[in-house]
Amino acid sequence: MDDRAKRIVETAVALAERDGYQAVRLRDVAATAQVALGTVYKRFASKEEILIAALEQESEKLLAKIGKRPVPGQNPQERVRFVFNALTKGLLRRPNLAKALVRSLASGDPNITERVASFHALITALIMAAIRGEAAEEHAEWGGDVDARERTIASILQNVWFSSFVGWAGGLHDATQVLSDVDKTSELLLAR
Amino acid sequence: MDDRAKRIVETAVALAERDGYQAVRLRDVAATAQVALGTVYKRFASKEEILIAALEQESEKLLAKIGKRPVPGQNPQERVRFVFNALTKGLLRRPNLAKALVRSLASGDPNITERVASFHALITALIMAAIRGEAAEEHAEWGGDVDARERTIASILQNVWFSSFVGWAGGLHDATQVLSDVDKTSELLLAR
DNA sequence: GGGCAAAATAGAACATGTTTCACTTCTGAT
DNA sequence: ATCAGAAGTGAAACATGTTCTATTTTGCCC
Repeated sequence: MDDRAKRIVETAVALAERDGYQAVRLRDVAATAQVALGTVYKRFASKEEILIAALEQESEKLLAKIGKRPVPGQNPQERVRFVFNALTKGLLRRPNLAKALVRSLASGDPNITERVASFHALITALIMAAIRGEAAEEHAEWGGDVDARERTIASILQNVWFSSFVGWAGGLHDATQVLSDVDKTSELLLAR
Repeated sequence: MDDRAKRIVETAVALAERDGYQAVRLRDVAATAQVALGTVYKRFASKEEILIAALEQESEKLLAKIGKRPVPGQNPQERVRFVFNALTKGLLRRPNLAKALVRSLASGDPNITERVASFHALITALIMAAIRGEAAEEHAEWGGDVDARERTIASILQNVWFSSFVGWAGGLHDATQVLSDVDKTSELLLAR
């Protein structure tokens, strides 16, 4: 990503953080990033793509923060709770940005499918690392040969988290509910 | 819903069915429904609200179709599979409409929160009825006193289904994956 | 330094959701 | 039957995502 692209994404993040999805007006983004509107569209095919790029950037920060060392906790449940807690609290620190990113994730835009998939893969890797008590960064590297049951459980947990997070973003419930949904799920799936 | 409102929703459904969310152009909706654009906005605050009204209408049809008699199946797993199968196949019959509705459901628009919540409540009621082997219509009536564990399981199943369905709508995977995700989940949660 | 292709720019133009307005039609109470 | 207000209408206006164009700037080769 070149310099202009970085400025565009950073500006979009700043605007989303302050006032949410609808405040990411591309004319404003361009002006604030000191770039012409045409340049924005040279780098990104749409507003959604800018926000997905922002999501990737934030994901990298997340992985850098909690992916380096083994997930702390005495057992899978505790470790899973730790990961979802970090993820959710991290997003909640900037709720407007989080809602904007969720909206892009759930938009169904076919042009961003691959990047949505890699976000999902990242979260799955984090959860599997948590279940096993390993560091996620290593984990992200093996492609193959992982326990099918663990993968299924990780995928369920991710789906529950995502769906509940979408519910939070839509005002259906508060953030504690998101964590409690995931907790109850891992209680049922991981209890020894 | 008065006559004009019905025509508007029906038109929106027809357009979404044919060519998806973006084809639901409100000028076209108004023209096709033989109504002025101002009338559309008198009934519905936004495009999202029209689509959510369509979702409600479709939900009612669903409840009418599978809610009257006890869910068939020998055990909770089979019955849950039956309900999700009916729901998913029903939606897949008109994939463009389904994607458009999902998009509205996941849009996070605060003005439709309550209707999104009642859709979720409906699905939860269907699943709980399936777990217990009852007819959903009766079930939808008791407000209180339901088994907490069953409610938790129903909520997990719904979250998994919704999230996976969003994944399908975004092109992440095909529809069989949606059913398989739900199946695996109910296998883990409901196996005797 | 001069010339050239690629990139960037400013700004217009277009599409569509949303709002507003001035006017007409309908409806229900009297 | 009349009339006041509600509802509907057609059209314009506005906001913002997206596209297009003509011009300028930049980076680079000779």
